Amino acid sequence: MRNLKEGGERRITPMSLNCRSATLTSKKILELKPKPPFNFDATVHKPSWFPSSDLYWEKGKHWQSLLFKEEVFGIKMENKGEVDQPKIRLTIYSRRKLPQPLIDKVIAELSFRFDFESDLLEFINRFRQDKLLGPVIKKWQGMQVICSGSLYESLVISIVLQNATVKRSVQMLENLLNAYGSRVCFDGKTLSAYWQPEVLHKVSEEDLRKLKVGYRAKFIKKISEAFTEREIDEEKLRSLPNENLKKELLKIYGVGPASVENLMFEIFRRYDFLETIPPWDQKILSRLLYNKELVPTRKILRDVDRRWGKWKRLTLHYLWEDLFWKRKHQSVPWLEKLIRL
DNA sequence: CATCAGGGCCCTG
DNA sequence: CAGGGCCCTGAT
Repeated sequence: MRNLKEGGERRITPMSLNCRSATLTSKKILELKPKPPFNFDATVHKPSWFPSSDLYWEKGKHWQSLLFKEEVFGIKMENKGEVDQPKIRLTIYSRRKLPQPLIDKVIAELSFRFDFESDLLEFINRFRQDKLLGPVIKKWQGMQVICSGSLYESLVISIVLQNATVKRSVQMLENLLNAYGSRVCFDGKTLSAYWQPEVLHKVSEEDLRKLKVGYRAKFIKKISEAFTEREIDEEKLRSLPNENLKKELLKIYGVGPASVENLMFEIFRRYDFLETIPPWDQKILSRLLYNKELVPTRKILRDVDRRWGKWKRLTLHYLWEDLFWKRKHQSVPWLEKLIRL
């Protein structure tokens, strides 16, 4: 469960000093048809995430930068369909005219990251009548799990989330993007884009620490090194069964049980995997599931498994995002107290 | 001012 | 396998 967003659709403006910046003038427009049901807004926008300058959302529209195959793209998606008849108008912005094979690869990658092909019918049918989950499913059915970034980028996010409050995580990530990322301009937006892992591999730990990432500098450097040396193969990891995947992820320096939990769910979509509930999540789930202040994690884990089985982790996502969508429109006092900015 | 905990993880004993 | 140390920040 990656967290928190600090109010509204406010977006962080990338600092325009000291940075490489590119205007993406070439565009390719395509139409995509995700597997129904597909809820566009609930999929592309996660109110529980903290804001970052590489993404921008407004109702029916999603923009992001995309660093893929050593090239920076601008992605725009517009909702042109309905939950039962989904249709997305995708525009790929780039510096140059793109060859068709590359376009196909970009689409395939987006299709993975936005889960366009995932089938949720079993989940929906099975829990339509569930007292707690049923109403949430009716409201949000077709909400898919996304990782808008690559595994490397998701790892960096996991690292800045560790042992920090929202505000600090935001600060660390923005500092990194400003210092080592780039800016892309397309469709009237300027967004940050990530850096190649090699870039940080070469940077000294001391320089990284200047960005106020603290002891995490070492983690970020080692992870960047691992990707530079191609020690981590995202494609290969995707095909591993849960236990092996978990073992591989834990080998990554700086990744422990809490980060594994996020990665298993958001990046690898293992909806049946749930082993750890970190303290902050515990507080929120205690309220959501029991309307109590604090329920032991062991009990939560057992109950969730009994009730929702192999769909337990996806269930939590539905309940969680539903809560944060509510928070957009009305204040949820007990939640506000838990969100420390 | 000083102290401390925090949405972990590594490393040591 | 428990617990100390680590970075920064804001709360007390």
